Amino acid sequence: MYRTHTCGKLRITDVGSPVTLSGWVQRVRNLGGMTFVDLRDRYGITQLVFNTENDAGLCQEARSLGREYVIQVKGTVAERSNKNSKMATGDVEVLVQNLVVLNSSELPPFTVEDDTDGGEELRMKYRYLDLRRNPMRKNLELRHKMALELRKFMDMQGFMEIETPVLMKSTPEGARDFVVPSRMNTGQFYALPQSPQLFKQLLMVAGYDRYFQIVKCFRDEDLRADRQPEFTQIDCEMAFVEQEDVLVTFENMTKHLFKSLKGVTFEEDFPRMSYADAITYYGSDKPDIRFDMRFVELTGNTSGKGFQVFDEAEYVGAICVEGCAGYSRKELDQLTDFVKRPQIGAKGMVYLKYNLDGTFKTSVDKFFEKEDFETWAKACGARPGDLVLMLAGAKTKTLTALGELRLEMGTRLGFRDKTKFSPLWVVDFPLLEWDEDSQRFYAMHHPFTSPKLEDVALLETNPGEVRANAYDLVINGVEIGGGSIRIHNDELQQKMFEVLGFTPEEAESQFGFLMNAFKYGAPPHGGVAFGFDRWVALFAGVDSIREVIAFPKNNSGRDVMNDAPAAISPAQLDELSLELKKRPGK
RNA sequence: GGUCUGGUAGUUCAGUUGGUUAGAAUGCCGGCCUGUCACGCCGGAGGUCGCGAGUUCGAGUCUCGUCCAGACCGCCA
Repeated sequence: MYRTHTCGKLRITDVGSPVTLSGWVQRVRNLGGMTFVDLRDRYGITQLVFNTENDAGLCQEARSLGREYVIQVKGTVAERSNKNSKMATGDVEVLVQNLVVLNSSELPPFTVEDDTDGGEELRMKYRYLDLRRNPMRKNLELRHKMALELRKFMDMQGFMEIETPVLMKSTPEGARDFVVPSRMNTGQFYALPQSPQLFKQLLMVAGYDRYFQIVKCFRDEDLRADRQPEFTQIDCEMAFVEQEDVLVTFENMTKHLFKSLKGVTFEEDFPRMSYADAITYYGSDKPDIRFDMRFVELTGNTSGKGFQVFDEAEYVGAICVEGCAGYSRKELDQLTDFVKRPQIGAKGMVYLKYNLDGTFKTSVDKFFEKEDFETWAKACGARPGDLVLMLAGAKTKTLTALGELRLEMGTRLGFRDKTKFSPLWVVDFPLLEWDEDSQRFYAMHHPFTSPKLEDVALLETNPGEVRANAYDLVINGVEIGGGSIRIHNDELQQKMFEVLGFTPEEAESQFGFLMNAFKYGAPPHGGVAFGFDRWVALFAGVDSIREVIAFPKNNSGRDVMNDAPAAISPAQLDELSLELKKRPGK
């Protein structure tokens, strides 16, 4: 038997018991006459004691142990004379009588400690060592428990988890597909699913009116801190529901996860905000409402005074930053630089300091009068001591830039507290999005999203104005999930394809199987999908989803541990009847 | 595809207007130490300054290219 207890188990009540422990050597402290060894496994750390008075030879052996050696010890639990209140096992130690080195270890390239000295790259290359660290272990435990609580809740609500294929058919809409060549069907390819969207709708047709799945999805697009090429979704669909039913069901699910994993309860319903309002007041379809700082439009109050930037602007907007009138020139310059970064792209920033003595200091003093400043301040609800920041320009771009500035100010002022959670439903998304490059509409969500009944007529006249029965769950400015009520009517679906510029033949070849299924009694249905990795990251309080994925890909989509992706052999290519245009460089 | 940041000891980093033998901390190795728990003290080893060109009497430092890593934009729910 390798162990009678784990390394996190022993307590003062075990004193006197003979025990066997196995684990990794965290650290050896050699004090000359005696040697302490911290023995670690995923349950905790237990201190081992070796004493020359008891067994000089054994003590000598203990001194030669290196970091991360795997050892097994037999000994007796004893009460410590110096207790360590910082450790769960800190009241006891094991007096070792027998030591076996199960495996030695090379010196690890970084310290396997909570506060590791390892950089990102090394941690990824030696991920199995990184995963030994408590922070990573806790993240994966959280992930496991979230999945468990989720399944418990969904089961209680009558949802069935059903697996859908990973090898499926490529579809042109949405993200780029990962494709898999088929050996048996020469020249043909499977695609990995971007989501099980079509299958879950088919399950609705099949009568499985409450489906969910914790499922891997794949998108061949560039990565971000919150985007991996393969990621996990909580995919859900319900039949015989309206938008309200879906929102209520998954708000309850969200509350259950918050309560069971974070101990957070929400007394009130989650607030809801239309997409239009989100853009107007926060410049984003995923506003962080942990703090307010809404936009105020000043377009009508800023022109005609000879300040060209404002005169020519389609939109002039402001945020009021409370208590920041004392900002220095340097701080304001920093903010100006921030909004002028190419990623944000504002041309400049105008500030208005509403000083405590009631006077104004602005960057446009020579163009405007005190009365103008008073008007602006009043519109923004600014009081003495506040700072008003203004951006101007093309409407869409300026709103986005002002949204970034708002988030930056929220961060600077400490409003974006990771321990505070502000969920929000964003509703009434537009159905379609105009794409300048290809001069056509794209489905904002996907082509099966239903338009609002009252907007259907607009499909003919003004498709861009049509609102969808689509919704997102946003928490702390992170898009946690989104979904829609689907089209279940063949005629409306055809209309939708038409608006999207599909010929009937294209629609038939891409989605014919779904259209066909809809002819056999498709119930009204809708659903939602949540980004599981993002959600775990949010709960774990980490900024990158890599921290909650055991073996993630790096910035360039590579697994730096096993060096995937890699070239395949000519024989493999041959079997697939594939020929490369050019050989990879390495 | 683009913008930005970084690459120096095993690791995390510092390195001044370009100037002698490139430093610190930590880790590692050796010695001492019987109550440590980030043990302590003494000593030691450890460097192709990512790679390649260029400028220069002289490059870790400046220029160009390239590779790698990270953040973001485009892209992507």
